[in-house]
Amino acid sequence: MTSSLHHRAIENLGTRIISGDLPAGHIMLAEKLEDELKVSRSVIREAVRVLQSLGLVETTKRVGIRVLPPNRWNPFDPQVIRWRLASKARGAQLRSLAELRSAVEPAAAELAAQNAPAPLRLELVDVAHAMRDAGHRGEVPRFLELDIQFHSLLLSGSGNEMFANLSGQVAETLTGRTVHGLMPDHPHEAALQWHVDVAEAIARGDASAAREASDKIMRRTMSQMSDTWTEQPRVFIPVHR
Amino acid sequence: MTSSLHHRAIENLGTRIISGDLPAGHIMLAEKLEDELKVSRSVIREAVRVLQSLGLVETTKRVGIRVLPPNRWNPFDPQVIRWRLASKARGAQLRSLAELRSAVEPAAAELAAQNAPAPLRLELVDVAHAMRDAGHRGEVPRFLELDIQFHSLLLSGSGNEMFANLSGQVAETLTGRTVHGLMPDHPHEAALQWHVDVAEAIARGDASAAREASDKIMRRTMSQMSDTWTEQPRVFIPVHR
DNA sequence: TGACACCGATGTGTGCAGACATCAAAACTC
DNA sequence: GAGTTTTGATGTCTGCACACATCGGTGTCA
Repeated sequence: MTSSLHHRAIENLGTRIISGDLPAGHIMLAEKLEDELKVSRSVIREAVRVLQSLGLVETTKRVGIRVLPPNRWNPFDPQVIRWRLASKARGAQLRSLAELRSAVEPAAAELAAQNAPAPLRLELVDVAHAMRDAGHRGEVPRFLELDIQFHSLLLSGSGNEMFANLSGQVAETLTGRTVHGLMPDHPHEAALQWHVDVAEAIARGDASAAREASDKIMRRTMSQMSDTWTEQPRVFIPVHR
Repeated sequence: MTSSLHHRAIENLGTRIISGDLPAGHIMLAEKLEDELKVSRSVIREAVRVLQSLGLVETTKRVGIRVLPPNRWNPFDPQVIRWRLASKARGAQLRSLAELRSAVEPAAAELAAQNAPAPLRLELVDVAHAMRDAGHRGEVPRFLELDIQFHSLLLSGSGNEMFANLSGQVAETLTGRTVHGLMPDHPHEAALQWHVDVAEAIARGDASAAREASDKIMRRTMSQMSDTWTEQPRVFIPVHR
């Protein structure tokens, strides 16, 4: 059902709004959209309703469908994130995700050490060791796969559904980093060991050691990436009062 | 337009799904819903489409509208959070938010010290001082208001739109804590000073001091609240593979 | 004469009703 | 049991009535 007319309409409009092709304040008329996308009113109306719930547009009688500015968009919605990653703001989005990740993962490691179910702890250790092996062998695709699995397990093991939900976004940042050639063929030796340290600390329930090791990974990751996106402009959203 | 039929239908169904009144796997028929809510098909369809984008339901031809399990819900959607806060899972939701906040705020403080615009830094210092005064005077409502403003400014000052977007949720946790009588009339003296420390560190651009002081606030907050929700069951979401 | 309040015309989203298309589950046939 | 048909739900389209924010014209008062 991913290519229903409804879905395609959402995709079309969402992409164009977030790319800036349809700028904030731009007003669309439902009738024009029907005409432009060659679909019926019901399809347009359902699509607009979804975009409205994402904060991308608002509707006003006698005016039309108004495109909202970026600070009204829901920055945590997976679709919005995906659209931003496909836009010129890709760099800024990746930075935001990396910052979020580096804040969350150490906390997740701490929680996982306290709460994760036993099987998950064991799997985490296995994956960490497999990562180290793959890293030594320079198996880049295999390493990426394990890396994603490791961090997904970690987030899931926290027992916080919000943390767990970030695994998809983390996978995106890891993949993006690899695809863009920011990863060396042989990952940093210390970083490999830190992953093992995180897993083993969680396995033995040592919360502060888990956080500490995770924090080291995150600080290294951030310092590695920071120079690539220093040119990305930051946006300061005024406090709602 | 918050009381449109469309909006009311979303509210009705969203509330019932998240409360567990409509359990995962439960199947609804559009026709039945029209009848039950006394609205037309278009209203139901638009509402279902929005719920679908939130991960609350999925539609299948020849079957109907199926309610999805909690691990499919988008845990970052403001509506979902609001509905969970109004449900029996309120405690678990507050804990999740508190954990997220305690992970994010120190990171936000660090970023704010590096990036926040000058006027925001000044305002942050003012608010921190006002907080200390209100705390000393035992002005609880005023203190809550300033507390919310302080943390909103902090998150906004990070220049990370995802962090900034959490201010609403943070306000919710702070308000919830006060309403439920978990706040003493006179806040802990050290905590008041830590707020001032955060603000002043940000004002002078001292990132690590800002993080450190913010981390102290978060650790104290978490340890204060931890005993109130130890009975909340944790949910471990299996890793998607 | 000019400023201002009122009020109706207009245009657009909102809601309704009914039709047909589509497609996958379920029943049926061989 | 494999292939085919039937069936029943969502998907899509269309015409209509209504609500209501905006705009512009009209009348009143200073």
